[in-house]
Amino acid sequence: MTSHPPPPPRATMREVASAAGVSLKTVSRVVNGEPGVREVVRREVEAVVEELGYRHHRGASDLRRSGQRTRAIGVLVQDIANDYSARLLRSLEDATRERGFVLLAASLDEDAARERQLVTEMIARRVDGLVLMAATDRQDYLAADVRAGLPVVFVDRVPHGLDVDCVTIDNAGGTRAGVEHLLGRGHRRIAFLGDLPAIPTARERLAGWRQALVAAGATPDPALVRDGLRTVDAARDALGDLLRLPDPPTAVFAARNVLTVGCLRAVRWDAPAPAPEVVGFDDVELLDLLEPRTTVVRQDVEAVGRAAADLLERRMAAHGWPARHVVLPTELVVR
Amino acid sequence: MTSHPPPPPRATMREVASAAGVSLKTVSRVVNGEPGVREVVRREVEAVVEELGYRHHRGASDLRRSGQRTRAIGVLVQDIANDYSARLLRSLEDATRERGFVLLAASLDEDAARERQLVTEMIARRVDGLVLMAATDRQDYLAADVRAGLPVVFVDRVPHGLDVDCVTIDNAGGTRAGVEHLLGRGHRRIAFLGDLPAIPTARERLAGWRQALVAAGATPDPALVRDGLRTVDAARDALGDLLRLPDPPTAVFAARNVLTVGCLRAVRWDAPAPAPEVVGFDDVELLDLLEPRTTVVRQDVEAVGRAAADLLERRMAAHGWPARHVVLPTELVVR
DNA sequence: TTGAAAGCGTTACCAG
DNA sequence: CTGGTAACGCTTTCAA
Repeated sequence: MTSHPPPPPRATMREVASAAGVSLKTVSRVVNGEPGVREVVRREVEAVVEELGYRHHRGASDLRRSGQRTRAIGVLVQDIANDYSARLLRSLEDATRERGFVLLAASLDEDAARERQLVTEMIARRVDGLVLMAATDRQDYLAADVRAGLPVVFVDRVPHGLDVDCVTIDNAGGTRAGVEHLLGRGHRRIAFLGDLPAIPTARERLAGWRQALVAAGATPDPALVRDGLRTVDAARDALGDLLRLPDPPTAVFAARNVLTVGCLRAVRWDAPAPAPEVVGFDDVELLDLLEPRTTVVRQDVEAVGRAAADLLERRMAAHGWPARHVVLPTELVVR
Repeated sequence: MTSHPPPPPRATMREVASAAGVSLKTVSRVVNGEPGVREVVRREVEAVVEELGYRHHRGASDLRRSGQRTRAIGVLVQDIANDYSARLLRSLEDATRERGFVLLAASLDEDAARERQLVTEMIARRVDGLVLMAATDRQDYLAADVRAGLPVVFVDRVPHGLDVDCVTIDNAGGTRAGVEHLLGRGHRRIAFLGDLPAIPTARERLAGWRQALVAAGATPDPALVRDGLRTVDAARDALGDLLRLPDPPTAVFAARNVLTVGCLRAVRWDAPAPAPEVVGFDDVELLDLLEPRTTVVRQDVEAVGRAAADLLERRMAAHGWPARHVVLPTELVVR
């Protein structure tokens, strides 16, 4: 393989200017659609732009422009490939597209070090705003940047040690509704499968499970709680274990989409005759077609994205107002 | 709501320099971890950096640095929220993360105008490379930029009017395998549900359906082909229609994940007693738990992403070698 | 309507 | 080891 010589560098405004026989500033005017250029000149410049393949350089433009807006938003989610994160990303895209924003997206995988590294990266790139599904316990490391005017919105999880806007859902309430549904169907031994206890959302859902049981006069049995579950297989194994207990649960609450799928796999492949009833947090594609029917606590992901975009844009427009915490309701979808 | 005064602008290297009593260049050295700075001075500068909340400005740095690398990759997919696009994005992220790349992601929604607008946007931001799931018929509009050295890799679809690298899968072959599976089970009237015929991938899958039928001595009936289907509901309606034909199909090949879901909904809710058998292109979560079992043609999305990242990085490293077309195999998952 | 010069925040180059 | 000066590609400012 012969390594060819590198292609010539891109044409700059200066080159377009000299080729068109006008000044740099005139090219800038044409390229930016500013007034004050005769039609003949404009045409000529446009022709040279085309001929030389000139492309506007946003980086240089942003640098010089006052205000220093990059029209880029950093979005750090748990895992881009996960349905929840992907839909959130999409709704943020839709909500910001018209104003010309571009999304810098990355996955954190619940890794605190990775969060700090990527936040630094985003700030170095001077994003106009940051949407964060935090993987860290505390986010005081961001305080100076927030004070310096960086618009930050937390999604899915509340901030700790940091006073910024956030959009969450009613995790405890949603979970209570799900567990109450099971209680109403006569279950008393209801297991709970959860994500890492370090995640506030996971803790809130566990609390909801406990609250519902206590309110119903049932005893939350610690032996029926399995947390720290990250994957479909981990959930499947955990439920399998629970079903082998001497006094196994008759129902399970799965606190996340991935865990619900794991439970259903366990029920299908590993469960003894009277399969436990499953209720999950977050709806999953095709779940409504599956037998036995699985009730879920559904959240409006698109609404979360819209609210986050809205808060972000308000922050970008005006700085200094108190942090707002938006909590969106959940909906029990009984099947 | 009182609009507070804007926060003071971020500290620059110059300010750090004067506060630390050193030159601009020394701060630059410290910030970039370059050698040639006494330990005492380095410590002092680092302290001032911390105190003033200085943050490196990549935009300015990239502008001045030779090579003009932004370490950003533009990824334009069909729909970030779709499982296929989301997983592709994630595998590109994993494959490029170590080298410090960041992903600029956007959805095209099969909209040609949107593709051209976003490509312009990405070039203006001087991405180091572009991954494109094209929505346009032809991409000659990119020729000048490719000649100018922009690394571009097409994924899922081959380029037209443009000689660039691409990663696709064996769409016709995969579809043939799926249809042959149905033929082997005794079906002769096999319907085809496809996406927009403007999408090369969709056309190749349709061709595969035809090839398999012809090879088996069956007649591809145009009345059993429904294309231009974009959504779950469109697929559901289309299959519903087909089943109301005087001589309805006994099986369906659904050429995309979304369409498979639509077919399964139709089968579950709208189909008469002997439900048609469904085979789909692309696997879907939970599909393996659904009754009746649905066979699928599976592709390795992660491998597509890895191959695309690999081609992109080769292009970035050395320019001028002939375009390479990688075609990955599919796998029939019989259920 | 047009253009020359300065400067955005940084790094390259070369002198001390 | 350290620092001045120029320059990256562009927009702003102001003068012509």
